[in-house]
Amino acid sequence: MNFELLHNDTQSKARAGLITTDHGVIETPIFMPVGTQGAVKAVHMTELKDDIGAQIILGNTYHLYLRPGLEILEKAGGLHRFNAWDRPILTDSGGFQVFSLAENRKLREEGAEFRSHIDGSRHLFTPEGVMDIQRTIGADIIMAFDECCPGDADYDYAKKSLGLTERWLGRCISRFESTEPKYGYGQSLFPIVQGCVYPDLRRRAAENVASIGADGNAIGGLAVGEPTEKMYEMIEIVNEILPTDKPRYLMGVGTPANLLEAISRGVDMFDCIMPTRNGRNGQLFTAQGTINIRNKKWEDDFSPIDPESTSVVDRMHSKAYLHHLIKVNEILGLQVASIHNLTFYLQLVKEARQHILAGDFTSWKERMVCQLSNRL
RNA sequence: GGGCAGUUACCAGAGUGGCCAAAUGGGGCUGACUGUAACUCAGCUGUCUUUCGACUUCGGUGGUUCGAAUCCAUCACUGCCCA
Repeated sequence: MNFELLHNDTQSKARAGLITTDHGVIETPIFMPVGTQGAVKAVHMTELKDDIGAQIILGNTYHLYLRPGLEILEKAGGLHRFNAWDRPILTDSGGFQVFSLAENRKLREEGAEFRSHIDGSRHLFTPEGVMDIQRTIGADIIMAFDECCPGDADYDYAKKSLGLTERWLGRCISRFESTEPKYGYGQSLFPIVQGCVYPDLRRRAAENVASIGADGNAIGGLAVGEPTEKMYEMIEIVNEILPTDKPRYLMGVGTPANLLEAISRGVDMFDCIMPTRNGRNGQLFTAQGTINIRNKKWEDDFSPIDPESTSVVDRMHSKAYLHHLIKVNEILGLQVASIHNLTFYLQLVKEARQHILAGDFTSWKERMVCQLSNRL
């Protein structure tokens, strides 16, 4: 994997770049749709490629390990061949499940013991095991196994948690370096900066991560309950330290405004379930603000879902029709809402990139952030 | 014509003397959702009030009772069965 920095904004830390992988190039800044179980919920690969313009999608180690399981993934020849997505894939390590499934896991030095959310069976995730699983899944970018610390953790907990994440990172790197990709294309390991909302912990974590010299670096443990301003502050602190010549990935973030603010602070890559989940629950993101398409006021609004969108479905279908689909619980409603939101996210980062390259990113960003907070 | 069963909030439907403005579903309205245990979850859904609370309701009318959605009489309507 290679990262080429094309342009640095002069008024902010925003950058435009190009990541090259064996499965193709990724123009940064980029948003990566989440396909936890090897599929972006309610969206087909052809729509992701042709309509939405997704350049890379995510998968999840924890979910794919449970189902379909490693044997099937290996027989399939890796996730790309299994799900027929021939562009880059990034897999999360299961670190977020350490956080989100906290009631079903026990943390130890060795690793995290999970109880499957499916059948309650016990599984031990270790840094070494998680590297092996991600080799078998075969993602282009794989993530270190970390503890995603809650946003409201106290300093002592955050410090201990960071210690564990750092020791686990060392073990991830050892295992990663002593193993080979399985399917004939390269894989890159991204370490993750933790440290909760504490500047000294974030600095220490960023310095440790920076010293590794990985192909790219991630910032985790944000947008997990802390105030948004804290998140921005942490991004600024961490990006002062992370190398400029490698992509920076802010994990699990966020709202459209979050993306623009993080881009202006030097972040290159994002993923978030928000466009898909919120879309399925009736929230649409547009450049003018958010829409709750379930609201009665859209019942007889026959204007296009989003006349400014590049997506076919947005111009083809009216708000009234999508309102109807969502109200009557038609599967097509989930599809259209998901496609709309993902198209908006991809279009947003694409425009951000164009404005960075054109040199007017900051003024555009300010204007956009203002609009995006509207509720329509 | 005769017999039986029924009529409760937007719909379905529980409740058969006080703890009932009335269970539960559905529908409706609103909100939440940030590395996906999520086509999920939460609140509201008689009227007035921010809350406390007050008021009007359980087919109609008239009774019994300290007190009625609940008991009695009667009328209306609906369904099923027999002619």
